[in-house]
Amino acid sequence: MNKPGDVCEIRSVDKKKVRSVMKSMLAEDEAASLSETFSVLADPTRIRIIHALSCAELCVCDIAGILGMSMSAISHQLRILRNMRLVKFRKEAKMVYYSLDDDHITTLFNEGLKHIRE
Amino acid sequence: MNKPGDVCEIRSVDKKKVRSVMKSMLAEDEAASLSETFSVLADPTRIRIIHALSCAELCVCDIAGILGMSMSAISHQLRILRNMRLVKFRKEAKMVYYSLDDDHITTLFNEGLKHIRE
DNA sequence: ATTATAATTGAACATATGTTCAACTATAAT
DNA sequence: ATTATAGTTGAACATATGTTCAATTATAAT
Repeated sequence: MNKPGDVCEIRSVDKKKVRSVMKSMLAEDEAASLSETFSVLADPTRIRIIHALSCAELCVCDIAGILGMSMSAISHQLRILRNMRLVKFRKEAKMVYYSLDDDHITTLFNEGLKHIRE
Repeated sequence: MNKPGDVCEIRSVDKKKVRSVMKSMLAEDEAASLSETFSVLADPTRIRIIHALSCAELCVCDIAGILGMSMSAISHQLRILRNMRLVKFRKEAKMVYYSLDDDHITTLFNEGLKHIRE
């Protein structure tokens, strides 16, 4: 936390402004869950998995093939996406087929894509 | 990369599907810059800084006060936001005033907020 | 000139994160 | 029953990331 000399003394040139900002400030837990949401999209492998699944339902093996990565690495990432409820899956024989399960994230994804493409 | 035993042999139950996904697949560098964009928003401190700046232009000292963190920690994060062109600043006497400088990120931010609030 | 203060910076440190490796489970085929 | 294979998992490892601490810069006041 702060030590005395660490914080400027002039503090809030415009106290009214600072007070108003503090009043409408995001709650700690809201900031945490918001950043957590963005964290899911903050990895290139997960981005590529999500993009692949936005094209088609796929088994782990095929995702690994498409991305040129090991099945283990993909499976670990799918677990994260599963925990965050971004993907759903169905089992068929030995295979597990994954597909997207969250429209909001897809919206965020496309919004981000728009951002970097212009 | 892959080792022989690491990749399933059945590979692409539906080869046509796999081929079509691979064709429309995100380029590596696009996936990288997309995940990098989301990475900026993947930290609670930066989220709170951005939110504070969406309310008002603020000096480093006041941001630190509002978030209850050291000026050094805030300054380090502001450097990241500066490098990603998300914030701009102006100097006035000893103070440096920061404000938001990227509408796209604000859109992403609000889209994310909408997502966690419902 | 000296002192005080807002802000930045680099190094150190602890923690988080992603991939690999090896072991394991579950299903299917022989 | 045995063997093969799709998928999962935990441990190990390397790398990335965020905060602290101490030192430094730049501006203002005395």
